[in-house]
Amino acid sequence: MAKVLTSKEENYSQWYNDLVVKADLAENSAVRGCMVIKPYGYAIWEKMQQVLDKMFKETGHQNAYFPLFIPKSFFSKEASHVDGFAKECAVVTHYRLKNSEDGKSVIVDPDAKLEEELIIRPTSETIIWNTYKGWIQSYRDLPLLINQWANVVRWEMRTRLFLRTAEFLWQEGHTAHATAQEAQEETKRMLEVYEEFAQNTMAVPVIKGVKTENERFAGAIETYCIEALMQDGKALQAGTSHFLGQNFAKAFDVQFANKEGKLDYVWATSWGVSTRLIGALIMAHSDNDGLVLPPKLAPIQVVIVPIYKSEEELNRISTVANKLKKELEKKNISVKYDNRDTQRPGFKFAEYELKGVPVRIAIGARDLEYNTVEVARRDTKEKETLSLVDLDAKIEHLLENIQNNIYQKAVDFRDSNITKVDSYQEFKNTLDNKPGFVLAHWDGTSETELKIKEETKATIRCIPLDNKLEDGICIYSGKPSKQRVLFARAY
RNA sequence: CGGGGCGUAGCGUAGUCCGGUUAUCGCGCCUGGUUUGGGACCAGGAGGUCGCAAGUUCGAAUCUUGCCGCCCCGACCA
Repeated sequence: MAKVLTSKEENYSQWYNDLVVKADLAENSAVRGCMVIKPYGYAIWEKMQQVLDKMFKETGHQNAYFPLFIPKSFFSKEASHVDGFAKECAVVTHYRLKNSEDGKSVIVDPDAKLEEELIIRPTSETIIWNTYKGWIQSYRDLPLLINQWANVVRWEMRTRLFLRTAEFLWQEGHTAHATAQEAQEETKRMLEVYEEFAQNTMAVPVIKGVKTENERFAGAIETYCIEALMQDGKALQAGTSHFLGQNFAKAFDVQFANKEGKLDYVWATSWGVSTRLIGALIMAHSDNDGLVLPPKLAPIQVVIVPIYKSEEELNRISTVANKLKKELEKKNISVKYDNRDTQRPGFKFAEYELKGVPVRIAIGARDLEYNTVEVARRDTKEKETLSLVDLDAKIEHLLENIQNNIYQKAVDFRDSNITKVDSYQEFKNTLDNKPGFVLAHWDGTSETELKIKEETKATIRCIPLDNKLEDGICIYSGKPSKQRVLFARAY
């Protein structure tokens, strides 16, 4: 078989880059750091959106849309928020172009300078809280549960398709509540939505946790996250949910009259996941033959490939294939019948493996004779010949089976790559020899965390929420610790 | 943004050190035919501002300068 991808073992990051391009998910664009998401990659994002959007609606949220541009002055209102984003903001300074003197090029018209520069949103807290001020007067206006699907821009120095690009697509939820407790519950609720989505839909197991002060969102009181483990042993933050306290309400003066008629600042949350999830999806499941997609996110769940020697034979196969396609579609399974005459079967097999289609059905002359088809599953590469009788039900079951198998495989991988260590030496050895999550005692100080990061490049991914308390001593400082935290090198 | 490497057809490349007719090869593409149960084969064909700009020279893919872009390594990050 002709090799199209660099193997994971040879060069993991090259494998990833090759895969994204060869599977036709995305490519680099003419704009530095920005990607073009191609139809096949975008179809995966659309599926993610559909599932998430339904979950948001089910938890009481509504979609809305806020501007791409944010007046510069808004940023300075919340001090730690500016600090967090100032270094990576794109700024609009002018609103007009004109022809250059020699007529050969177009230049920015110096007479069209904006009085106040506009920042292209790196996130929307400021414009949204500025808006919420006008929407909230009374406890009767609360809670306010809004989500928006949007693009954001963070001027990244080093970019990688899906994992880190200057512009990316995401959703950001922004909610306002009457009490701290309610906002905290919202923060946790959405974290659970993300967890459920990652595990049930993406088949990616995640660990829920709280971020340390260093890793916290700029402007948040508390940042919760879901952390996933990639096949190379590096961690990837797959989603975050923030309890913002009254920080933004105070910065934008959003007060409400409570039941007692007293004015109080509202309590806020924000939460988001991005197209980075596609990167997580790729790195969690795929192999050296290409993408492995969980059926729930696969744009094409089943592909049917005819194998024929004459046009007459193709016609007979097509009759069977089209009938099967209809039956499967009745069960809400997305099917592609690839009857292109320009490609040979072997080529198509390889192509759909590269693109991660979960199930492939091949139908040839032999099958016509015996009323069978050859069914191949992408996750295990197993092939079997099945009767056409009740095939639609069997395929439906197979897709569920694949979804579960992919998830279980990822869980096993994750679980076997969490290592408990009790000394700094052991910690460093583990990072170098058995990459993955490392559970270790930490004294709770930023100072220790930063030292460890500096020396090992590992960061505290989170303090797991379901952590059991356990007395121990910090692997770095030797000071007492009440619980282990989750370390890893991360994307 | 600092250090290193690289830009030659849609993709991957040879040629660059040491300047010299018509820029190499493979994949892909087009046409015709034979094929079709794991990335087919034969024959013919099309496709190039050698990243951009300026300079040196009788002559530049090749030398010089500037710029742009990409990749890798660091600092920063979802």
